[in-house]
Amino acid sequence: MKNYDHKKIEKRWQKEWESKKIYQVKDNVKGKENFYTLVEFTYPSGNLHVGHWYAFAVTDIFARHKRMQGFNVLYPMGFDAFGLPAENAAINLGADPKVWTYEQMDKMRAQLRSMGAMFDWDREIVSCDPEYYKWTQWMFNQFLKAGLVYRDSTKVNWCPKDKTILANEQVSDGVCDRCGTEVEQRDQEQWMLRITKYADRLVDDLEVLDWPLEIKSAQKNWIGRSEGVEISFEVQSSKFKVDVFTTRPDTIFGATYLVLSPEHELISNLKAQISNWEEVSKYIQQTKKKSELDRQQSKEKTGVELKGVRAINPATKEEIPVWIADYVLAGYGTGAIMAVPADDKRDEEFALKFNLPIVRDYKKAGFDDFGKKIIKYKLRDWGISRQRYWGTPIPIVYDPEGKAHPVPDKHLPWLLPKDVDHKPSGVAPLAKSEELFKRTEKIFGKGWKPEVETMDTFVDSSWYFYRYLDAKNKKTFADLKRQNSWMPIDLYMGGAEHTNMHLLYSRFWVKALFDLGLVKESEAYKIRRNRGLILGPDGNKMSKSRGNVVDPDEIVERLGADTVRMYLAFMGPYGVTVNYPWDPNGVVGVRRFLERVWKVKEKIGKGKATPFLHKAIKKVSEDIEEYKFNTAITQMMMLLNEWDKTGSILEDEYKILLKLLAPFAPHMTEELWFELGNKKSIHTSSWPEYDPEKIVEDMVTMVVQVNGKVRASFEERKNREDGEVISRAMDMPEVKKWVGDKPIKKSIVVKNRLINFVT
RNA sequence: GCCGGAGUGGUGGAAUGGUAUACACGAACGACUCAAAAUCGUUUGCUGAAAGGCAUGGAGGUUCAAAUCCUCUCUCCGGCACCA
Repeated sequence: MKNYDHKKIEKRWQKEWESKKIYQVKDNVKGKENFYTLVEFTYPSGNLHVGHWYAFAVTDIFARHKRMQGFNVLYPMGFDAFGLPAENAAINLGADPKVWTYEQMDKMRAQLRSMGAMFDWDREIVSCDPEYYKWTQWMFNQFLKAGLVYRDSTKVNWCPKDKTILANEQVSDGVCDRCGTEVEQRDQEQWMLRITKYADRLVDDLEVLDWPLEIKSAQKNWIGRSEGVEISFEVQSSKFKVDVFTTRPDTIFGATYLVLSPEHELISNLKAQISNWEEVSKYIQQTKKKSELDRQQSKEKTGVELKGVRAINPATKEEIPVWIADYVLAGYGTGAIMAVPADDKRDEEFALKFNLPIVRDYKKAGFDDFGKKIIKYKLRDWGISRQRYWGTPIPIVYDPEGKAHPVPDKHLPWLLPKDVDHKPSGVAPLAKSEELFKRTEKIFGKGWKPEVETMDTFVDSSWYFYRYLDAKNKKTFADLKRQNSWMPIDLYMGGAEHTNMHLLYSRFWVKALFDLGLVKESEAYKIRRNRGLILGPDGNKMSKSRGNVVDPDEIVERLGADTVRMYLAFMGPYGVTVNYPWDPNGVVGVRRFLERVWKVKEKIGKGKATPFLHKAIKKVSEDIEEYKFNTAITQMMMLLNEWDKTGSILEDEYKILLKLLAPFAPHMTEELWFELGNKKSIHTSSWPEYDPEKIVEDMVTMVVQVNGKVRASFEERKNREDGEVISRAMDMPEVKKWVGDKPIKKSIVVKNRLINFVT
C-alpha cells in the first residue's frame, strides 16, 4: 500500500475538481434547497496568512457539510481591493496601485486554491474592477436621489507638514507616523450618508435575527438610542441659552454646574463676557490636538471655567458656573451637559478636582418638568469621502457656479483616472489628474469640474454579497430572480472586528436598497457568527515585528492542506470570539490522525459492526451544525481508537468515516474514496444518517454521592424506579461508611445519572 | 474611559446546574532498532505512604449539588467612526 503523499493527492484533486467544475453552482437545482454561506471577502494583501485559512478553510467545512446534506450551496470568494495599502505602495515604492493590486490578487488566488475550498471562481468579484464599482456609483446616485446623501463637515487628522489627511492607523501618540509631526484635528467637508435616519430600524430589526446576543448588544450600544430631555439653561446677563441633553432630568435639582464641549458655539458668542479668555482659548487650542478617542480615554479630567459666565438652574433658580472640558464631545447630544456630581461618577470626579459644589440631598423632579422629551443617538451619519486615490470615484461633477450634480448613469462607470501623482501635496490625488478634468469638460461643458474624492472602502463591502449572485450582469447589479434564489444569506461568518462598523453599514445599505425597491429583504444576514483570531505560538497576535508569524504555505507544503484545515478546526469551537494560539506540535497530532485513517483501510475485512459508529455519526452531525468542529473531530478520533482494538473493520463503516471526514479533509478522503472503487466524487455523495435504535443503551452508570461528594458508582439498568436505586445504593459499603450513624435527611435522585444522600 | 468577549492540567481544549479535565499535544518510561526517526504500549491535575484532602483568574453568595447561576474584583483580547 502506498504512503499518504499529500502533495500528489492535493494537487491532483484540485486540478480534477477544477476541470470537472464540481464546485460550479447553479442558481436553482430541482429538488434542492439553496444555502448561501458567506465569509467576508479579503483585502488582497498578497500574502495569505493563517487568519485567512481560519476564516475561509474552516467555514468551507460547514459549507461542504451542508452540500452533502443535500443543499445547493453557494460559497463565493472575491477581493475587497480598494484601500490604503495600494496607495502606500504607490507612495513608498512608486508602484501603480492598480498594477500592484492585481499582482497581489494573482498571488492570493493561487494561495486560496491551495486550501481546497469549494469556492465557485466563476462568481469571483473584485471591488476595484470598473464593472463592480459602476454599481457602487449607481447606488450612490440612487441614494442621492432619495435624499440620503448630503454635504457636511467632520473632524479629520491633519498632518501640517505632509499636508495630508491621515487615517487613524497612521497616527500614533498624536504624531504622524511618516514624519513625526504633531497631528491636528481639522474640519473637512465631505459627502455624508444619512444612516441616522435608519437608527430606529437598525435597533428594532435586530430582534428577529438569529444573531448572538453579544453582537446585538454591541450594535445597540453603538447606535446608542437613549430617551432623555432637552433642558434650556439661561445664561446670566445675555440673550443666550445653553441647551443640555440629559437622560436623568429627575436629578436637575442637584445640577450644580454646566460643562460645554470646547467646540460649543456659545463660547465665541460670549467672548466679550469671558474674563479669562486667554486661558479659555489656550484650552480650546489644546483640545484641537487631541482625537476624540484620546479625549475619552484620558483618566485625568481637564477643564477651564468660563469666568464671568453664569447660568441659571431652571429648577433651583440658582446661579451656577459654566465650564468647558474636552470629555464633553461636540458630536453627541447638544455638546453640553448639566453636571450632577452627587449622582454621576464622572461629574463627581470633576467637581472634586475643581472644587465645585456638590448638593447631596436634593428634590427629585418629574421626567419632563423642565424640558421636552427627546430621543438621541450616539450613532453619527456616515462620512464616505476620502481624499485618496485608490477608491471608488464619487460620481459627482460641479457646474461653473460650483453646484454639485450626479454623473448620469449612462456615464458610469465614472472611471478612476490613471494620470495621477501619488506624492502627498495638500490636495486630493484626483485633483491632479488632467484626464479627469478634461473628461468632465468634454462631457458636461466648459467650466465644469469633477469631484476629486473617492469613497470609503466600507461602501464597497456594504453590498458585495449581491454581486456574487450575478457577477457578470451588465444591466443591473444583481438580477431580481437570482436575488430571490439566494437572499437572504443563510450564514455570514466573519471577524469580531466587524461587529460594529461593517455589519452596521451594510445593514443600513440593504435597508436603503430595500426602501428603493431594489432588493426584497431589509436584512441580508439571517445568521451571523463571529470568529476569533489565531495567535502566534507565543500567545500574542501574529506580527512581523514580534517574529511569531506562522506561514501557512510552508505548513501546507510539509503537512498538507487537509492537515492545516483540520488542525484549525480542531483548536477550539468556531463561531465564538475566542482566540487560539497556533501550536506547531499540535498540528502534528492531526496529521497523525489522517495517517491512521489512511492505514486503517488495510484492516477492511469481515469484522463485526462497531456499536460506537452511530453515536459518532450523530455527534459529528450535531456538532458541525453548531460550529463545534473540534468536538466533531474528537468523535472521529474516538471511532478510530475503537477500530484500533479490533482485528478488522467493515468496508461500509469505513466509507461512513470517509464521508464524515470529507468536509474536513476533502483531498485525502477523495483519494481513498476512489481507491475503494467509487466512480463519483465523495463530495457529491450524501451525508450519512445514524440509526437511532443503535444508540440506545440499556445500562447506565449511577454515581453515588454523600453530601455532594462522589463516594461510589454502580452499573444499573436504565430507568429503574428511584426507590430501587436508593436502596441498592444504601447497601453499598462505601455509602454505609460515609453516612455512618447519621440519619439521612434527604435522598436526591437524578434519573439515570446520580444519587445524592444528604445527612 | 465607553461598548462587547474570554480566563479550566505543562499546552489547545471537554463538560452550560449532576462523576471536572473527553480528545489531542507535550513529558516520562518501555517495546522495536546497531542507532536514531517513525510507529506501538503504559503512565501523566496538585498533594499524600495510604485513607483521603485540594483544584476551573480572585473574593463572597444561592443550591442537596456550581467551571456552569448571582454580586464584587483582577488580567487579557476585539471595537471606538479614515486599517480592512
